[in-house]
Amino acid sequence: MENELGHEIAEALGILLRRTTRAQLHKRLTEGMGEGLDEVTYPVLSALARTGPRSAADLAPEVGIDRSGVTRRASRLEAAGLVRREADPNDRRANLLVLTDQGERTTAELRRRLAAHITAALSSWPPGEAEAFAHHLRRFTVEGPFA
Amino acid sequence: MENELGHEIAEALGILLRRTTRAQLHKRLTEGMGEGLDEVTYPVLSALARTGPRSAADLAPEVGIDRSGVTRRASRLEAAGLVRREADPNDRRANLLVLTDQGERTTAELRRRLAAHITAALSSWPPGEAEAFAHHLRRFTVEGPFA
DNA sequence: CGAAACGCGTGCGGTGCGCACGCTATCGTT
DNA sequence: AACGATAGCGTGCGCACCGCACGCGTTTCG
Repeated sequence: MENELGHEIAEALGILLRRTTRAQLHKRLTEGMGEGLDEVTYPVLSALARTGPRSAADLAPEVGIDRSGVTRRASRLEAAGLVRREADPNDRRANLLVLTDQGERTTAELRRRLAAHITAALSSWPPGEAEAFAHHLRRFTVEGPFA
Repeated sequence: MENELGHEIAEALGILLRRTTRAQLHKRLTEGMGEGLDEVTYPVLSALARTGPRSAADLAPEVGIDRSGVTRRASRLEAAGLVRREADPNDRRANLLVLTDQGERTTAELRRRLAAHITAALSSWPPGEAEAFAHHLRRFTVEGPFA
C-alpha cells in the first residue's frame, strides 16, 4: 500500500497526542504537589521556564493565545506566588514576568517527574534502542514534518 | 547527569506537542478543503472515523468532553453534512452517530494528506531509520509512559 | 515640546463546557 | 398486563475562557 510508513507514524502519533492532553498530563504529574498549579495557566509557567523572563506580549505567540490571555493567566500565577511582575528599569511601560523561587522549584520538580516517568517506562527496552529513539524523535521534532 | 535520556525525550516531546496543537494541524491540513470542517468539532469526526458508528455517550470519553458537548458538536457536523443521526432499530432510545459519504471522504482525505506530509518529510532520512523510528514510536505509544 | 506610537491591563461580547432537568423508550417486578 | 424504575438523548442555565478594542501611562521622534 502507498505511504504505509506515513500512515503508521500518523496513527501512532495520533494516539500519543490524544493521550498527552494537557488535562491527562496534569493529573499524572501534579499528584500531591503544592497548590497554585492550574491546568490552564501551566503553559504560561512552562513557557516562562523555557525562555526566561519575558513580557506578556512576547510570551503570547509561544503560548498560542492573545496578549490579554497571557496577562490574565499571569495574574493568576502571580496570585499563586509562582510568578512576579518586575518593572523594567529601562522602560517603565514594560512589565517583565519572572518566575519566583517557588515557581522555579515547581517547574524543576515537574521536569524531574516527567523525565523520571519516561525513564522508568523505557528501562525495559533493549539497550541502545531508547537512545536511538530519542535521537530519532529529536530529529523528527526539529526538522520533521512539523518543523 | 541523572536521567539524561528522560530529559531529552521530554524536551523533544514537549516541542512536538506544542507544534501539533489542534489549531496548527488544522490550518496545515485543511488548506483549500471544502467547508464544514471545524477545528472544534474535528475530534468528534475523527473519533467516529476511528471507532465506527457509536452513540454520543460512548464517544464522550474518547473525545474527552461531556456527553452534552458531543451532542452539540455532532449537531454541527450534522448541519455540515458530515455526520447523520441514525436511530438504532434495536433500541429506539439510542441515536447512533454515523459518518455520511461526505464525512468518509473528508476523513480519508485528511488521513491521506497527513500521511503524505509525514512521508515527504522523512524521505531524506537514511534508509531504514524511518522504519526504526516508526517501530519505536509505536512501542513508545502503546506500552510507553503514557499507556 | 507636542503628537504619534508603544506597552500593559481591563470591559465587553461571543463561544464552549459541565451540570441538571425533561422527555421518550425500555426494563423489571408483581 | 400494568406500572414504577431506569436508561439514553437533547437542551436551558450558569460559568470560565478567549479575542477584540479601548483607556491610561510612558516613550520616542519630528
